[in-house]
Amino acid sequence: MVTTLRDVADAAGVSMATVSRALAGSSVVAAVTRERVQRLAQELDYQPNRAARQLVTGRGQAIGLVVPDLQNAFYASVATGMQRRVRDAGLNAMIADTDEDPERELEVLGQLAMVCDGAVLASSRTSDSALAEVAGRTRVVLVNRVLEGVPAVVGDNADGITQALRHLAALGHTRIGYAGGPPTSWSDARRREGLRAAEAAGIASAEAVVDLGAFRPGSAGGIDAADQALAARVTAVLAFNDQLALGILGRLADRGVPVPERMSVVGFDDVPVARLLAPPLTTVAVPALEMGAAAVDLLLASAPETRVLPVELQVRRSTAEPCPA
Amino acid sequence: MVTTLRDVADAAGVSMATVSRALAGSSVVAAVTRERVQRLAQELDYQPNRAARQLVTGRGQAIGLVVPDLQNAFYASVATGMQRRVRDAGLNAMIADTDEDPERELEVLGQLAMVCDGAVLASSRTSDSALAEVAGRTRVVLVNRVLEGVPAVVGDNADGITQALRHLAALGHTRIGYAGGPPTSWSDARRREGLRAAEAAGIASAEAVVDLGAFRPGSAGGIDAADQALAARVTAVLAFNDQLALGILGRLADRGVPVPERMSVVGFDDVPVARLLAPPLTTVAVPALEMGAAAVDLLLASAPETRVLPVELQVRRSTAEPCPA
DNA sequence: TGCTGGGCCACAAACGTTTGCAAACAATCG
DNA sequence: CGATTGTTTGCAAACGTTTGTGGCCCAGCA
Repeated sequence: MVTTLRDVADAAGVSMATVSRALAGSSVVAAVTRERVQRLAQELDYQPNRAARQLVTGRGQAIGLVVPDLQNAFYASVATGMQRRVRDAGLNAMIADTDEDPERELEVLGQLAMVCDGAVLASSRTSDSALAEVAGRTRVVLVNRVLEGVPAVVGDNADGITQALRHLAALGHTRIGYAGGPPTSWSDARRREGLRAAEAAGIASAEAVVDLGAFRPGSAGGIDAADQALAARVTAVLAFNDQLALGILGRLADRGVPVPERMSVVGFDDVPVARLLAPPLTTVAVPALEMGAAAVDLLLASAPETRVLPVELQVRRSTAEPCPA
Repeated sequence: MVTTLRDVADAAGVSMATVSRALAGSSVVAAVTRERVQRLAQELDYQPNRAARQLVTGRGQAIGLVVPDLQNAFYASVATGMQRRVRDAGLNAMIADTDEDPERELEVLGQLAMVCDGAVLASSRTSDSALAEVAGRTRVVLVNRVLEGVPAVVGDNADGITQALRHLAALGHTRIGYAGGPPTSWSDARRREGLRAAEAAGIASAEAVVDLGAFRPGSAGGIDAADQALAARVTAVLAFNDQLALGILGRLADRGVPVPERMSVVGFDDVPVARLLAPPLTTVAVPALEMGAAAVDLLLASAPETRVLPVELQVRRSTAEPCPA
């Protein structure tokens, strides 16, 4: 059987209370006893039963992560960053995937909440009200979304858009398509705002950016997006995220449209494969690993702060001057 | 506060024992009582405390997954497949990433084991003996590795290699490089065996395949692999996995080597991006989602079976006849 | 009426911790 | 030497469930 606190206590000839305190490093127990107990615990390979501990303390020694789709490398990175930090804190990470289904979001969050001390919710798609409600019940930090009173870590969406637009404008593009993400995506809304702000600031000439619509997440949406871009006769397309950009690139290649000669493409996120594509994708780098780690920090510190991380355009070879034709 | 079993019991005017049994659907409690209790539990929004339940039953209502690297889309897919099945079973999934560190593997597994009813271990890198030891202590199913007495689900590595080699040979390649994965990888060992078996079976002419070496996981290893392939003057390279193939493709593009004209590349796994690359990658499709799901099935059924899933070469455009030059 | 037996339910123990409180002991001081 | 303080330890309750065991009640039968 597995060794329990009682076993260690018996072996050490002290009470379970003393063992508990000794292992917690409490200074109230004599140093000599503490060390003896710790050594014994080591020898017996004692592992505290987390269920029992959680039952009495209420803390679960684990924190959860909810992402819409692990297949999206961006979320995989957030997960990795989060998980590293969680491990460093001596806790466990529970990762759940909602399959892009907003319904499931609250459901899995509820499941996790019972086992976890807190959860980080990435790219939440549920309504503000529902979100506020669960945030009131369980400790939550948001990634890629802000909501009054809930800690969050986000990338600087507007700045990313500005950088991308400035780059495209500098190349001479005057008709730029924006391929949007899910309508309920907070990030998408922010990026659209950034688009309008950039236009207003004169970064791109007025009327320069055309809305290509909202596309399904996953690279499949890229097929539609690419077709829309072609139909709209834009010379550049700015994609909601890299996954979509990937799909666009693929579709463009299928239709024989050379990138960047006849169409410039810029993504958002800078997932690891972006630089391995042909052509390597120009994209706005979002520090996904840092975001995951920062979210954990906020959760552990219970700081109701919203931290915005800088993003930076990576100019690669999927963008060029528009073809004069 | 959160409603507990006692609250429901008080509300229903019965004992906690009856409530517990009623909610479990036990036929020993009268139908009318059972329904009343269930209705009341619903109204009070009763959620059983999993920690308490686990403490007494020993079962944790969760199953774990250990992967070397979530950033590798293959593992992300395994995770997704696993997670879906776990959710369908009404359980939670805990996913842990070892960062490719074999040391951490047992460590995180130990952590998970305390909270989970079982774990699926993907691409385990630890020694047979250590693995057998933990398998004896906690319920484990392996993915991409087989070990006597431990249930497992694997892809048909040898067949995949055979298909790839046959394809390359049919195209006329007579000098094919194999870019290997981590030396402790069970899959890599199996694929190398497949290579030798295929040679022996005369699928590729003898001496046709040259060992390019073992490369670091992650696409960074692809740089070395591509350089080795070029140095070895092979006309085609078969990569341990798609991640490596991606890196190879990237490096080849950087060095101005056209694919597939001067170098054919074939991967293994068929990660989602493979078909979006330029050129789309010829690769051996491994049913990662199914593998994740199957692993959960095996775990839940506690069937000591080892299930081998078929793989299938996807011929795309990264392979062609060797350049006559 | 008295017994038996089945149907339904309650009692209470157990799971492995943490932690408030009190006890034991030693040391210091008056 | 007694009282007081301070240090170290043990006792026991509590966390919220599940489940074995036993009790109660009522129906049916002799």
